[in-house]
Amino acid sequence: MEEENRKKRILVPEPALRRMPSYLAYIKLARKDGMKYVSSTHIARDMGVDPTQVTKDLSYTSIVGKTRVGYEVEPLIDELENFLGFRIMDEAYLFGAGSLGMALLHDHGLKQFGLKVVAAFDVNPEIVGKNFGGVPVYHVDDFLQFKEKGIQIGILTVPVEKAQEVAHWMVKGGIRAIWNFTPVRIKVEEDVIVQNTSLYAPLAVMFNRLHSKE
Amino acid sequence: MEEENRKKRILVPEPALRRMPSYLAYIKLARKDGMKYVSSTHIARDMGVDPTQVTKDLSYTSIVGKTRVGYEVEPLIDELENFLGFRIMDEAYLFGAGSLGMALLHDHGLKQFGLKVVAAFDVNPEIVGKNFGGVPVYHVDDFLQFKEKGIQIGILTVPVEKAQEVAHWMVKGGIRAIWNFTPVRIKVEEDVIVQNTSLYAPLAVMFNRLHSKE
DNA sequence: TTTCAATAAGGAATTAATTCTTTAATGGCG
DNA sequence: CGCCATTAAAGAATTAATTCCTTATTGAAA
Repeated sequence: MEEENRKKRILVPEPALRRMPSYLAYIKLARKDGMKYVSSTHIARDMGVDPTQVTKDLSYTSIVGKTRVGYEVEPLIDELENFLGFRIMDEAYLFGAGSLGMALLHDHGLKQFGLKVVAAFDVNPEIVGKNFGGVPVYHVDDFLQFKEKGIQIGILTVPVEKAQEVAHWMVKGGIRAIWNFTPVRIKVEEDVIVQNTSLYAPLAVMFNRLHSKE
Repeated sequence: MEEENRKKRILVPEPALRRMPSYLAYIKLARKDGMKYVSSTHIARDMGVDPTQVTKDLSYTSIVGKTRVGYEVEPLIDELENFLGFRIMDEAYLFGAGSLGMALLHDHGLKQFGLKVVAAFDVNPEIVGKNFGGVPVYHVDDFLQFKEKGIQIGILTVPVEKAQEVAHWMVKGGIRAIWNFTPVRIKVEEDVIVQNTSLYAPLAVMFNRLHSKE
């Protein structure tokens, strides 16, 4: 019990979690090349990062490496995918089927990472009632009727001026985790998980680095 | 000269840069509501962040606030957009017109943030030679002929197993900044700017937070 | 069998980022 | 006119993240 509580409170650092999918991608490439073991040293050298960072990041999972050998590739992939939640398929609703939302609807990459969009909601009469990439689009006003389905994850891709309002209704309708693609920092109940992913934030960093070189 | 060098070396922290677009979004909404001034206190309260963090982040720009009043909305938007590089339109090439690449090709949001995709490169004979969203798709093998155009920014949306190789050719062809959407940490010359934006990394964080609540 | 080099892993030290504290300024109100 | 509340901004303290250091292990080579 004590132990559990501690685990709950001491979360895996977000930077570490964000790096793990890139390790996974690397290790899968190694598997393709027929490698049976990978060491943090090699991962780090090839990826241009610090080797102890790789070790530390992997130590948050239940993986144990072998001294002088490294990590066994197959179990490492299994454990990483399980740990990151890519193996269990979570279902999600998408809110706002504009250009970005539509792109996510058609992107089959999501399924490989454990997320399946089962329905979309929008207000545009031209798309409501239709199917896109096998996903039906309903009117936002009908969303609350879907509450019993028990879907926990919502993808927010509405225009900025609607973000806060829609987020509010998402939570009302039972959503417990919001993948927020708008640049708006939405305010929701404390126990709702919000993951902000502004597509354009990395652009700001890139421009700054590029321009500060002259 | 001394001064300039110091500015070059002491970079604006990446977390700060990544937050700025969200401030910009907030302030633009405030302008829509007819506000003439915004204070860090209000921004922070509405966005659920720390007020001194807002002040500190904004202090990296050349903006100065007024005591007891806050920041003037119009100049703040101007300065932020300039500072973040959203006002000057940079041109870019896109490498890999799969589902994600295609989505970026059709996304008109990019232009609002100062990035214009002027050509795409792929190997798929079904799309090479065609136009998508007004952007012509060429064969990757022809890319080196475009070197004289002087385009500095490349968007990398190829499959993981091609990422490193394509990145290498991008640099050969004059690309100085790579917006990398693959989970692969590509290795390039030190002076090439790489901005990693794996669409699925935030998913790992979201799943972890969601699952560690039970 | 012995030595050597490569490794994981834990903890210490360092560095980066965030939050807290203090100061000075100033518009609005009594 | 004088006080009060609100604010920006600079610097200090704290916290989080990364990198460095040490130890123990072990496969491979001598």
